[in-house]
Amino acid sequence: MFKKETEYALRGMVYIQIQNLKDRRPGVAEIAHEIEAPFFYTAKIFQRLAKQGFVRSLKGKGGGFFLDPEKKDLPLKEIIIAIEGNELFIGCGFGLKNCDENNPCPLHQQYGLIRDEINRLVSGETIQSLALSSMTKNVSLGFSRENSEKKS
Amino acid sequence: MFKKETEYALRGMVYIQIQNLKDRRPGVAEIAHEIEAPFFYTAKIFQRLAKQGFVRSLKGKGGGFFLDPEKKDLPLKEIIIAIEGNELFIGCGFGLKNCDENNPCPLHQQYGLIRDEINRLVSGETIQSLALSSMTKNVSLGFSRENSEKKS
DNA sequence: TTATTAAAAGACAAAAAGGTCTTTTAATAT
DNA sequence: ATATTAAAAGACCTTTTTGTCTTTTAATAA
Repeated sequence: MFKKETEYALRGMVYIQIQNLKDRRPGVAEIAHEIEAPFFYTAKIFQRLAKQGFVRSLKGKGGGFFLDPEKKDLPLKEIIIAIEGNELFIGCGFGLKNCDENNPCPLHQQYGLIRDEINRLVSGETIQSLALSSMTKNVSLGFSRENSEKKS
Repeated sequence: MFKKETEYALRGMVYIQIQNLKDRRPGVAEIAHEIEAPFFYTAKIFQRLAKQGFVRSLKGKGGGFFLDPEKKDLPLKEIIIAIEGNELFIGCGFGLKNCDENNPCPLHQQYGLIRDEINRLVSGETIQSLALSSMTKNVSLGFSRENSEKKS
């Protein structure tokens, strides 16, 4: 469904926000390890997210990433669009440029329902909402709980 | 959502079946033109589909593609899986390997609903069902109706 | 049987996605 | 000040996806 980059970005941002809520600022090494993503690739992705203003960072000792308080309640959709564009949210299931009510592809109606559901989900959830529900629900962002317990 | 290759394959197969229902066997040139896909790429894709048995073909004069009568009622899902695997149908929204009820990602429940909808759609429709509904509904597989009318 | 038509086969290439690594910059602690 | 820490910048590489093209094979029509 999403690109790997999007998956890593969302997992990482939720992890950052969970840690921020515990007054911690994780660095790339910690984030990459926790979400099971390649270190250098994670670094690059969060560098981009920082440049776009979705996350903030501090260099040097005690540095790391944290969410701009203004950005933590943005719908996931905003982040996803910034990374991979909005094709998933507006596009045709058959990949047609001019697919609409007047000129539908064979899947138009039914695919529309799915697209609506996707839009509803990513518009209704935010990094903050996922971080909060994750903290009460013991949720996984990388290793399975069994694995992360073994590794910790 | 789907890869370009999948989109071209589905559009092309629906077009082929519509033509088959009119006792025609379109060739690559016609298919590629009608679904607005690159000629050589379309050729390669249908070559693969023929090798996998999803379509059949005849060489030489009067040749072209047609659907194996046994295959025209296969769910779209089978074709999609043959082209791009089943990650979309079984995978986690956050891209986790071990995401399940016992070890959910933060989006597990809600993404599950979307994945179920996708599965329902591609399991319930077939090339034949789309071809039949397309013929009564004046549906588009490439150019918008305006464009294809201009071009014809 | 020869010319023509059209798919099959497969080499090649461009672009996008995914990933790695080194060097530079900035912050902090000593 | 300087040593240390950690992100920023950016070069580089690999794989996958998308797309192009030439040559070969097979079918049909004349």
